[in-house]
Amino acid sequence: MTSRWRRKARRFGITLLFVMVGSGLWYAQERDYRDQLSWMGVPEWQQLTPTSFHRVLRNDGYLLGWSDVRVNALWVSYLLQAVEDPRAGPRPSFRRDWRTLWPVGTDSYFGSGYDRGHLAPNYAIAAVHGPEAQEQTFLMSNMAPQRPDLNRRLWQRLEEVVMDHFVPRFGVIQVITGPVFPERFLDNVTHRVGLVEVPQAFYKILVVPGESPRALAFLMPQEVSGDEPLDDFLVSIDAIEARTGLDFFPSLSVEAAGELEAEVNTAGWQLDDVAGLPARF
DNA sequence: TTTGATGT
Repeated sequence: MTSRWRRKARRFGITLLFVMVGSGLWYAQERDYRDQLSWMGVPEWQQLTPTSFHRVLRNDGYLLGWSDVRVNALWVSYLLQAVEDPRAGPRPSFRRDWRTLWPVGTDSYFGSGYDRGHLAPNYAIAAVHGPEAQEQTFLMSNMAPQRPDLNRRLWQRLEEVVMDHFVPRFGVIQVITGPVFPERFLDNVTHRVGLVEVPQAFYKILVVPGESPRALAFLMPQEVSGDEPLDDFLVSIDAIEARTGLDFFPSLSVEAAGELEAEVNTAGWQLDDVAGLPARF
């Protein structure tokens, strides 16, 4: 080998080493961030299909799994802790998120009959994680087309109960929430607001972390009156996994996952006290 | 004590 080739090989080797060390450090740091923002790992796809594939966008206060096929978040994940004086600043403006690549503008839902519904909620994120995180809940990547009666009434009641009742009672709640789409992608492929596919329903999973964690999960369709009792919409986590193709809490052992995810277990949540509280708007 | 968003 000539010395010129040796030099080239050495330069390539050094570059490769830098790339490996660099990406290793990036990965370790990214995993660290994700661990801080999620209990038992971020959701993963059960099988690699175009409709369950997503990439993780990291925000202050919450993580988001973005699907370029649905042009939707498939999940958002955030931790809520009890705070002494929960308070949110004024509502920021909606903002374009350039990381989505797809052009989803703040006016993309205009005249569609659908609200820009938050997945990671404004109030709870603001109260727990502060003003920067609050602003980031207004990124269009965190929105899904939601019928007004769901967004402003039933869903609002659920979010209020989480922040005002469950978080103070249990201290910490891990929340995973997201949209649900029809089983067959082709059935819904043109059902869109702009480029954004319109979900059929929305899920919200609540977990109290700990030695023996407890979980509660809801699945709410678009068409509701808004005054229904919240416990009409209880489902198991397994049911949501079946509908979404996602695997929630992948770091849980098989036995622990079975106990937590297979059945609806409302013990300890005192749902009767809160299921019928009225909507704010 | 305002935590939901639209359209004028």
